[in-house]
Amino acid sequence: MILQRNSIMNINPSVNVHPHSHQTAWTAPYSTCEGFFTAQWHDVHPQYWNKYQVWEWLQQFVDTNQLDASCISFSEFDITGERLCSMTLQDYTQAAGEVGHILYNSIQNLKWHGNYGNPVLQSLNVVIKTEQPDHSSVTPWKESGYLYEACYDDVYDSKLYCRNNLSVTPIHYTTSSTYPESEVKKSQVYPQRTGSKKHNPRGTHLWEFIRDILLTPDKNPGLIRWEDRSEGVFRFLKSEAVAQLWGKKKNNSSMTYEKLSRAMRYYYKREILERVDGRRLVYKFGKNARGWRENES
DNA sequence: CCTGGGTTTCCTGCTT
DNA sequence: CAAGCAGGAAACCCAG
Repeated sequence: MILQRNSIMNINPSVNVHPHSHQTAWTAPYSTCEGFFTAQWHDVHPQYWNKYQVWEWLQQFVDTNQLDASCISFSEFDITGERLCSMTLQDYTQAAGEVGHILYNSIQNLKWHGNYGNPVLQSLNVVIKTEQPDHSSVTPWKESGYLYEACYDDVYDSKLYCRNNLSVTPIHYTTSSTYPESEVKKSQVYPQRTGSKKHNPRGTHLWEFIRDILLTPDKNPGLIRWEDRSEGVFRFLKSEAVAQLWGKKKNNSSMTYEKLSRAMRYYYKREILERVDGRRLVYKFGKNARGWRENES
């Protein structure tokens, strides 16, 4: 059983690593989504990233550091890796404000010290850790009720960076919710933790993955669409394509919408999603989902 | 090694 | 009939 699973899930590295290879099983059915099914950004030198890999890297950066998606204008990074590598620090700060120089250092680190083919996303954090000024005088966000955090150590400074400049609105959970309770515990543990262990190494959670597709329309080739933006209602247009994209992210080629939707249904109980009765492929963000509102920052 | 969170996989039954 | 939806149950994976 395990062997079978592994044999299915492991994608041949020789297919993925080559920067110009698009001969994966993902390419053919969704040719309109060029770049969506190629090697992941951390497998390839940034110089050879396509636009999607640049987007992946950015998304990973935002997710890993739990930044608000509005911190960075994704449209400013609708570029290839070649262009990304040639951008100056000024270009980065122009495109991403205060976060720009962290991104710049991250990409410099990847350019010169990247470990391609290794899924460990160290460069995202190492640079941040070494490049930050002293924030000892700054009030930590955790004390202001900002509870939903998946990464608490290395990237702490970058979060401060973003939030100090964007005045993020904290979210407040009810005591009945089990999900935030665990996050509270993590927050309380944070001051004791100084190590470099990463939380959520598999990347974003499913709902965040969905949210980020919705938030980057220029990278969303008709996969999911807002039905009611202000209410957080959205609909899957290409359910199987989204499932495959999710599977791609999790290195699981057997992902289907049926399985993805089961995971989505688990979110109802945690109030990350709310049921939308009678409408197929339609979901609604719940009160424990954050980062999807237009003016949430 | 153990545990818990977050899925992933499979399944049965129901609905559109 | 096909495609989705609802959840239960169990397995899996991984960080702590």
